[in-house]
This record gives sequence, C-alpha cells and structure tokens, in this order.
Amino acid sequence: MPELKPLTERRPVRIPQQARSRRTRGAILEAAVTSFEEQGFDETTTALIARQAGIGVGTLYGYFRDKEEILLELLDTTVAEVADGIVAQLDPQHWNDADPRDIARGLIDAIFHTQALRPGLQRIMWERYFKDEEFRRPFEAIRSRIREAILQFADAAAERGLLRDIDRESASFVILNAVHWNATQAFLFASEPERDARASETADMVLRYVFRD
Amino acid sequence: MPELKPLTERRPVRIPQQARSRRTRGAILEAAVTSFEEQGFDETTTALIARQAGIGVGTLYGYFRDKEEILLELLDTTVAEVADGIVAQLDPQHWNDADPRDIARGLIDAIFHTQALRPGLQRIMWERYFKDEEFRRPFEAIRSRIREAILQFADAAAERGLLRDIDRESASFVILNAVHWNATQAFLFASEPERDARASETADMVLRYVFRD
Amino acid sequence: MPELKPLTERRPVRIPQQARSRRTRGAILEAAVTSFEEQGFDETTTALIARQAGIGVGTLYGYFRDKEEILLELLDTTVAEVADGIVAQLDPQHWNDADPRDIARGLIDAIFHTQALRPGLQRIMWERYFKDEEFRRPFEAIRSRIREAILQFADAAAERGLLRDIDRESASFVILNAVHWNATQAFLFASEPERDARASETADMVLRYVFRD
Amino acid sequence: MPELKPLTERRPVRIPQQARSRRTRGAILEAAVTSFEEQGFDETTTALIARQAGIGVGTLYGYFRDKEEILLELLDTTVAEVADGIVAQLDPQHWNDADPRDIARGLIDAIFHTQALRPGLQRIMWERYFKDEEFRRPFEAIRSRIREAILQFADAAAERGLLRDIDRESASFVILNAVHWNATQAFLFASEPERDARASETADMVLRYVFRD
DNA sequence: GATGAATGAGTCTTCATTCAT
DNA sequence: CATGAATGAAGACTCATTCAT
Repeated sequence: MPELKPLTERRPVRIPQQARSRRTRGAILEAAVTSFEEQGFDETTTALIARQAGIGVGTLYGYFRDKEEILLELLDTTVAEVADGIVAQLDPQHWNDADPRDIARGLIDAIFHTQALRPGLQRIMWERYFKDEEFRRPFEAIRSRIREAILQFADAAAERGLLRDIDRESASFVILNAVHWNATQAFLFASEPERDARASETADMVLRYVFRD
Repeated sequence: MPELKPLTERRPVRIPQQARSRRTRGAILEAAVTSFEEQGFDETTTALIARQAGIGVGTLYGYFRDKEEILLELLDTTVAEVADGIVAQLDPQHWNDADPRDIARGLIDAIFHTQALRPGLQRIMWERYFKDEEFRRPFEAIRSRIREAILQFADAAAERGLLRDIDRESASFVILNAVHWNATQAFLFASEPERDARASETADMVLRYVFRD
Repeated sequence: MPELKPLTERRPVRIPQQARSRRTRGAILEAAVTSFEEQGFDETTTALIARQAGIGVGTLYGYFRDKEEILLELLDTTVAEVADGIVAQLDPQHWNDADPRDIARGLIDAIFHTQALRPGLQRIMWERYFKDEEFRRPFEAIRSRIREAILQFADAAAERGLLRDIDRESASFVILNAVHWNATQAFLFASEPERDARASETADMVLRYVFRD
Repeated sequence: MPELKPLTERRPVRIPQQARSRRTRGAILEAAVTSFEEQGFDETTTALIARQAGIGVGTLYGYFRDKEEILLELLDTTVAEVADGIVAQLDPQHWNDADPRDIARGLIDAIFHTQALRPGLQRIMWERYFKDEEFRRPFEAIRSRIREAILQFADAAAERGLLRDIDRESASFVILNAVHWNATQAFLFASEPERDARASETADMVLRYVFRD
C-alpha cells in the first residue's frame, strides 16, 4: 500500500456552501466512521467508503484530499467531543460551592467515561499516534485542553490552601497520563465492574497526591 | 523404505543447526531491527530486510514464516530484556535491609530507564498493540511479570505494616499503568531534565498512594 | 443517510454497464483466448493478458476475480457453441423423413467437426479436466446435453422398432465416450484423410451397435 | 513456476551400480509416487520428495535431472505395467482353443481393470498429455503396443474367417480409443456396478463391430 | 459537479535448482 | 557422495488516486 505524501499543494477541498454539498460531505464522514470503527483505517478502502456513502469514488476526492484527511477530520471532531465532555467538568463556574475533591473525582470519572466515545476511532488514534507526527496533533489537542483546565483548577485550589506543594507543571502531566492511560486500558481490556474499581483506585491515588490531608 | 515424515508438516522454517545458518538468522534479525526502527514496520518490505542482511528473499522465508514473525521474535526479545531489567529491581532478596520506599522508587526509575532500550522497537510495539491481538501478547507479558513483582513486593511491605489499606489487585494495575505510560510519554516527548522531573513526580504520587505516612 | 450496502459484499467484479466497459471486457476475453491458445493456461500471466488487451492489470481484476474465472468464462462460451452445433443435428424436428441412420451419422460427423472449434481452448479444457473439479463442469455440461439428445433420439428410433435391445443408459455413455474421444484423438494427431477414415469407422461401429440389421 | 527447458546436455543421472545407490534411487521414486498420487505433480515440491525419501534435496538431483524426469520414469514404469497386463491377454499362444470373442472380451476387461493401477499417476499422465509433447510418449507407447497386439489378433481372426471386412488400420485406432476412454471415464466417475455395465456395453459394441454374426 | 473505469507501482510469497561445505 | 542453505526470478493480486465522459 503506497503511503501518501504529506499535504501537497492542491487543495481540492471545497467549503460546503450548498445544502447538497454539505449533505454529501456528511455522508462521506458517516460512512467513514462506520468503516473505520468496524475494520480499522488501513483495512477500509476509499471505494468502500464511497459505496457506503452512496457516491462515486471520484466524488469523495472532491471533498477530501485523501483518505488520511477524512480520518484527520473525524479525529478532530471526536477529540473535540471528548475534550468538551471532560473540560466541562472543570469549569471554574461550577466550583463555587462544590468540594474540590468531588470536582477532581468528577474529572477522573469523565476521562474514564469518554473512552466509550467512538472507541474504534480512539483506537485508531492511538495506533497512528506512534506512527505519524500528523496524528499526534489531535491527540495533543485534547491533552492540552485538559492540562490547561487542570492547571486552572489547581491554581484555584491552591488559593484556597488545599493543595500539597508540588511542581504543578510536571504534576499536571503526570496526572493526565496516569488517568488517561488507566482509563484507556480499563476500557479496552477490563470488565465493567473492574473498570469502576480502576476509576476509584485511580482517583484515590490522584487525590492523595494532590490534596493536603 | 525410510520412515515417511507426515505430509502436512509444513515447516518452511529452518531450524538453525549449522553455524552458517545461525549467522544468517542473526543477520536477518539485525537487518530487521534497523529497518523497522528507521522506517516502521509497514514501510519495511521483506525484500529490503533481505537486501540489508545481504541475502536473498527466499533465504529470509526459510527462517521466518513472514515479516510478522520476525517482528514478533524481535519484540519477544526486547520485552524480555525490558522486563528483566525492571523485575531485577524488585527481587525480594535485595529488600532485607533496604527502605521499601527506596525499592519502590528504584522500580519506577527502572521503568523510566528501560524506555531507552530499543526505543524504535518499543514504538512499533505500541503501534501494533492497538491493531493486532497477536502483538498484545509480548506487551502483556512484560506487564504481567511486573505486576507479579509489584504484588509480591506489596505483600512483603504489608507484612511490615507499611502499606495503606488498598485494593491491591486494582492498585497494581493502576500503578503499573500510571508509571508505564508516564515513562513512555516522558521518553518520547520530553527533554532530558523534564524526564527526571516526571519520574520524581510519578514516584511521589505512587509512594504517597501506597505507603502510610 | 443513503442506504448502506452490505459490508461483506466483496464484489470486485465490475458489471459492464457502459459501452466502454463492455468493450474492455471483450478485449480481455479476446486477449486471453489468444494467449491461452498460444502458450497454455499456466504459462499465461495476468500481466500478459492485460498487456495484450492494452489495459492495466488492475483493470483486468476489475472484471474478473482471477485468471481462472477468465478461463471458465471462455470455456463456458466454447462449450455452449460446441454443444449447440452438435445438438442441432439431433433436433427431432429434422427427423420426420430422414433416415435415422443418416441422422446418427450426421451426429457423429458433427462431433468430429466441432473439434475444430477453438481447438486450443478445448485442449486446455482437457488438460484442466483432470486437475480441477471446477473445470469438469463445463465439460460435463456438453456431455450432458449431448447424451440427453442421444437418449431422445434413441427413444424415437426405438418407437419405430429400429433399435437393438440395449441398455440405453449405459449405451448413451459408451457411445458418447467412443465418439468424443475418437474425434479428439483424430483431430489432435491424425492427418486430414485419416480423420475421415476414423469418422467413418467410428460411425460404422456405432451404427452397427445401435441399429438392427 | 518456471517451466523447465526440455532435455539439456548434462546428464547427471548415474546408473545405479552400487546397492546403496539403487536403494536411494528407489526411495526417491517411492516417495515421488506417493506424493504425486496424493497431491498431483505441480503441487509436489522436490523438497517434499526428498524429505519423504529421507535424503537431502541435492542428493535427489544426483539421481534425476529434474522433477519432470522423475515423473517420466514413473510414468514409463506404470505404462509398462499397464501394457503388460493388457497385452498378456492378447498373446496368440493363448488363443489356440479359446473363442476369439472371449479373448476380445478379455482384452476389454483388462483395459478397464488396469485403470485401477496407480490411478493418480494415470490421472497425471492424462493431464500432461495435453500440455507437453514429452509426456505423449509413454502414453503412446501403451497405445502402440496394444494396437500392435490388436492387429495381430485381427490378422489371426481374419484367417479363420471370423472378421467383418473393415479397414483394420483405422479400426484398431477406433476400438482402442473407444475402449480406453470408456474405461477411463468409467473408472473416474462411475460407481462400481456402473463400471461393469459400461464394460459390458463397450464389449458388446466392439464385438458386434469386429466379428461376423 | 458527479462518476466509476482505468491505472500500475508495489507487496508478499514460492520453489526448482545450485554449490560450498 | 551427501547435504541443505541459499538463491532470485516470477507471478498473483490490491488499492489510492486520476481523469475522460
């Protein structure tokens, strides 16, 4: 399978202005998710996507430069959804009266739960993550947003004197990694009840690390 | 008439008996690591491996059923090295007089350090990890050995009354994931000094989680 | 969302709808007969067929699943032509006033003559006949049709009291085999005049066997 | 699979003079029949033959120029056995008192029965027969010997005034073809009792053709 | 804009045969 | 003489992408 050269000059991608155009684009994306989730990226041919979308292959190439671009767009969307779901938990506006520990616990739960969002796509994202710089971007986008939120939260908590004295820069990474990977592993290979236990333990670990006793 | 070997044996794989044979096998493995590390698994053709090993393609197929089998063997070796390096740290024989906290810290450092072992191969292992059940095996093999060691260590520490009261089964997973993924991330994307900070923070988190104050 | 086609359909084979498509398909078939006849089936590569048809290999695979499918289609066509030519001789409509002996003789001549139809393809058919169950089918298709016709003819002749008392089931096989193989042999390895002698002798043998004196 | 060029200059084939040599040669042939019969010629690799014969591949090439030569030798042997079995039936020495019709019938039965001799090899012989001039030789060798015998028999029968007035040259071909192919077909695709019926009918046909009433 | 037929470079894999040991 | 490791040409087949209609 020939690997595609990264972004070349021509950008046939048209911005969907007409309704039909938008619908076609949507159909392609929808067909692509389904196939990607079911069979993986490499195993999905552009011909299949087109057939499932009810259009010709050529048409597909009118909307996306190549297969990769479809995945990239899908990943961006997924990533945004995931991040939104998580970050909402950390919105300072909700804190006023809530126990910061509950907020933190809520965040961890949120990260665990968002694993269920388009799991096939997330699996593909992990897989490309190590192969292809290009695909690190959407992934890091989530991480960035979450770390940002964590840091804000930490600052707020610190002001109230709740935090242990830690290197927040490193800590935010360490926590994020610990939670994210535990969530991924739990979702991929643990049974339902095991997952809850893992979320609890993970939360326990993180809270003890972050907060004063 | 000589005793007939079963017709269905299908063993294209040559078992190295002569010295030359062993050398060839080594050359293939060597050429494969190089190519895999440089260009990734999918991008490496069997023809390239053969050329780099200075042999014909057919010869390669005399030693390995296919490209995957080569990678699998490479991974098994790497995995064993990595696990050995880590588990050695947790050998109960070394504990007698050492501070359990130091031992734990040593383990975490070990996990961070072993990231430097054949990093290209480890990257490929991660990449296949999500694609291919077959490739989960070597990976889980490390994890298993380490978790085993952790659990033994925990039991010993618990006897001395040093441990907090936690669900050791889940905890061993959570810790392993937290450390392993932090180590991977730090190694792949952090600078030298950042890595140390991450290792410290990670250790800090884990120790606080595991030990009584 | 457009109705999704089943994912498992796997129909690489293009159904010719456009005129160009039909032409391409024809070109492939034409190139294939030529090559098969000239060099045999095994010796003909798909690449060669494609080159001779003036198309790319991929195109060929758009129309046929593999080389075998091409041969099979060619054989089916040939077989139909051959059988049509032969069976026409036995059409009961032509019998009314004709001497049944002449009809029988006509049939035998027809079988001898149809050997000249795409002889290369018939040779290949024989060759595969013994190797590959799949290829017995078209061959048996001819035989079936001819035997059917023979049996009908025999019934009609029997009604007129012309037939010897024989086991018609076995006899139809025996006759068919005798004539067919004599025709094949004569065509492949005998000179023009020899062929006629063989046809005569064969007819002589069969007629004496079938008809009362 | 590369097709081998016909007989080249070098003849590495050594005439077996020593006992061990003869044994090795025998082992190769034995291993080859088994494999050829079980899997066909193309599907049998020289490596398999060697392994089954308990020798190295190289050794095999010390005894035979190539795979084809092994088959050819096997075919020659088979063909000789088959022909011997058949021709014995026609030995003039046995005729003196026997009814020529019985002798003829015996011949036909013999041809039917010899189909059971190394059927796999006979199948391969048929298959190559159409592909390869080289392989027509052993086949024609049988046919020749049988035709010769038939002609002798015919002459003797003619002297006694038993024969119809036919073109013996053509007739011998026609008969041979009729019987041989009926025997082959019956053996390959008919049930046990059907075979007998076919043999009877075939004999019936031939005898009526040959003998005066 | 849409279509889908055409493309062909690129992969894996097999196996008869040779020849250094 | 025997061995079996090494060879590499050859073949079937795939699929992302293009472009004439």
